[in-house]
Amino acid sequence: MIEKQDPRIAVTRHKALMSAIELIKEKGIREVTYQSVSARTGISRSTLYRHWPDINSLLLEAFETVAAPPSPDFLSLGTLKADVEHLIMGLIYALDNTDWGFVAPQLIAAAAIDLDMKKLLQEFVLQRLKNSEPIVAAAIQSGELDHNTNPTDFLILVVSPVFYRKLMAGLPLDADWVKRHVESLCS
Amino acid sequence: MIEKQDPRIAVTRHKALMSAIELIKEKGIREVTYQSVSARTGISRSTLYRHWPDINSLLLEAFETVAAPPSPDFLSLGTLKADVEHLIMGLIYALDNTDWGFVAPQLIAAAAIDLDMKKLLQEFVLQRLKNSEPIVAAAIQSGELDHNTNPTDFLILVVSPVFYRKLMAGLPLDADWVKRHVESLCS
DNA sequence: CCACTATGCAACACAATGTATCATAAGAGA
DNA sequence: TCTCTTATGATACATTGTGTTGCATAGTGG
Repeated sequence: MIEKQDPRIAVTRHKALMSAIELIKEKGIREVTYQSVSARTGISRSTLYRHWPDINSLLLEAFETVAAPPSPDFLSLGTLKADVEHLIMGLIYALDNTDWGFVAPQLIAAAAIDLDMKKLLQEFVLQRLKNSEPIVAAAIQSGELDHNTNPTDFLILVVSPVFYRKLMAGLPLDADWVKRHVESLCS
Repeated sequence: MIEKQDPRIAVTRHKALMSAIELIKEKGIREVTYQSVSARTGISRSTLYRHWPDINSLLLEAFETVAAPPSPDFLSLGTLKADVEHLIMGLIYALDNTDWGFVAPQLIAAAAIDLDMKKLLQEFVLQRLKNSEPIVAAAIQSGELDHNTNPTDFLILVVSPVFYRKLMAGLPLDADWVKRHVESLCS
C-alpha cells in the first residue's frame, strides 16, 4: 500500500540530498549546514528543518542515497584472472568517477563516530562483497582456486589494496599495478 | 640555533592539541571548534586564536601530533610468517588502542578534501611501509619470497585487509582470521 | 626588581542554529 | 472549476559560535 503524497516533497528532498552530497564531496561534512544547503538549492531553511530534525539525519540520508544497493548481476569472463581484473577495474573507475567514490572517505570517518553510519557502510560493503562471490565460486568450480577458499577473505585480498593505495598511501592505480596485483593473486 | 621561549606556550599548545585529538576521536572533526577546545581546556578563545589563525590549522597540527614518526627499529623473528604475524598483531593493537587508531578514519576523510592533510597521511603511511621493508628483505634473503617481490606491494597485501575489515566491513580481526591471513600470504 | 609577553577577560559585529508564526502557492478531490 | 489541504517561503527571535580588538593581569627572564 503506497501512500499517495504531494510530489513537491520528493522534489524538495531530492534536491536537498543532492546538494548535501555535492557539499560532502567538495568540502567534507563540516561544511554541510542547513544554511549552505539552503543557499545552494534555494529551499528555505524552515523547509529543511521540517524534513530533517537535525543535520545528522540529513547526512545519514545523503549517505544512504549514495550507497544505493549495487547491481548484483554477474557474468564470468571465463578465467579467474579476467574476472578479478574486471572487478578491480570497475572499483577503480567507481572510486575516481562516481559519487560513491568521493563520498566513501567521508562515510568511513562518519562510521567511526556514529553507529547508524557504521551500519550503513558495513551493509553496503558486505553486499558488494557478496555480489562478487560468484567470481570465487566459478574459480573453485574450474579448479583455479582451492575448494576451501574463503570467498570473503579472497575478495578482500583483491579489493582492499585498491582502497589502501587510493585513500591512504596515495599510490597510483595504473594498468601496471593492476597487472602486478592480479598476477600475484591468480597464479 | 634553538630559540628560547616562554614555557607557557608549549603547555598551552600541548593542552589544546590533546583536547582537539580527544574531540576528534570522540565526536569527529565537526565538533572541534574554538569554543569546544576552550571549554575543555580552560584556555581562553583569544589565546587559541593567537596560536591558530583558523580551525583547519589547529586540526592539521593535531593530526601531525598523532601521526608522529613511528619507530623504525626492526628485528626479524626468524621466519616470514612470524614477522608478518607480528606486524599484523601490532597494527591491530594500534588500531584498537592508540590515538592514531581512533583518529585514522577522520584523517582519511580530511585527506580526501585537504591537500595538506593528504600529504600528512601519505607521508606517515609510506614511512610505516618503509619501516617494514626489512621484513621483505629478510624473506627474500632466506628464500621465503621470490627475489623480485615488490616490497610495497607485498606489505600492502599484508596490511590493507586489516584496515578494510576494521574501517569498512566491520569484520572481526581475531586470532582465527590472523592465522588464515598469514597462512594465505606466506605459504 | 623591572621589562617583556602570554594569557584571560570583556565587548563587539557578524553569521549560523533552532524554533515559531503567518501568508502564499501548489496539489488533491469533488 | 471550486474548495480543502498542505508544502513551502518569509519573517522574526533567542541562542550559540566565529573572528577581532583593547585592556588588565600574572608569569618569565634578565
